[in-house]
Amino acid sequence: MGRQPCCDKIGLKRGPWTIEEDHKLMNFILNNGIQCWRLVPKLAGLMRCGKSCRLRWINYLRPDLKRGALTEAEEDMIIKLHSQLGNRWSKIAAHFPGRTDNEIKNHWNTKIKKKLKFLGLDPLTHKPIEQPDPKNDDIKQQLSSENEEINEKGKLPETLPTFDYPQEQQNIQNSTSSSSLNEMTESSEMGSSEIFQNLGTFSRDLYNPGVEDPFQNWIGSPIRWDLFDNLEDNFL
DNA sequence: AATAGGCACAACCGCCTCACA
DNA sequence: ATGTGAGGCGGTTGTGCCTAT
Repeated sequence: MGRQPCCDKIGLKRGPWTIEEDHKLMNFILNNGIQCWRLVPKLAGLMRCGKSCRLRWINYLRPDLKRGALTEAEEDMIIKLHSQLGNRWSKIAAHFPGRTDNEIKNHWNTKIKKKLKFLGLDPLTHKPIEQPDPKNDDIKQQLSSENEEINEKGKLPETLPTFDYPQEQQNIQNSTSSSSLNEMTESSEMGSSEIFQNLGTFSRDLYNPGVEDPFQNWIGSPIRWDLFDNLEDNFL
């Protein structure tokens, strides 16, 4: 009756994967393919649970993964898809061959979310955060102090806090009625992705000015990428 | 040079769905 | 029809790196 449990969690290793573990998992999958994740760690000689192996393969070892930072076009697409799909990261990731749901989720939580908030947009609804609502005072205050901080560092133009919204968005910003605000927002075709397109490169790297491409860090990682060179051939 | 704080991302946890016995 | 496990998914956390002080 039923099936055996995925793992008993006794004596299983946790935490970051070592290069040796990566090699074991990779070699096993290359030679045997993936039939049952539960059996993978046992057969590959790993003290990990099947779930952990699956995650490691999908998010890090898969040969078809696209390495490096997300491009501007990808970021815009993520915003657009998120406005349609919500937090369905796997669905969103399906539109980006070589990208993982985890990667996109992390990018959203660390970069895009902040940008939307900075623009006065709710990351959940992609609609403007209601201005007169006292509940948002702490958020506004936080955003305001962030703006001041950025300006103090001299990395942004003085006009930054008053973003030049398209006319429809300006009307929304100027409205003091929350109901009319909602009406206008709902009737507007303008979503956060469009706003970003109008933004051009202005907000790009707003929170990362001058930061070098994270891909550089990847290159410097201890993983021997040359081991991946023949992976595709092995799959054929 | 030391250290505190922030950030990015890998990995884990818990829940859900679906397939199987 | 029902119980159970595998796989998948999204939320959250832990940790290492970087930067500022």
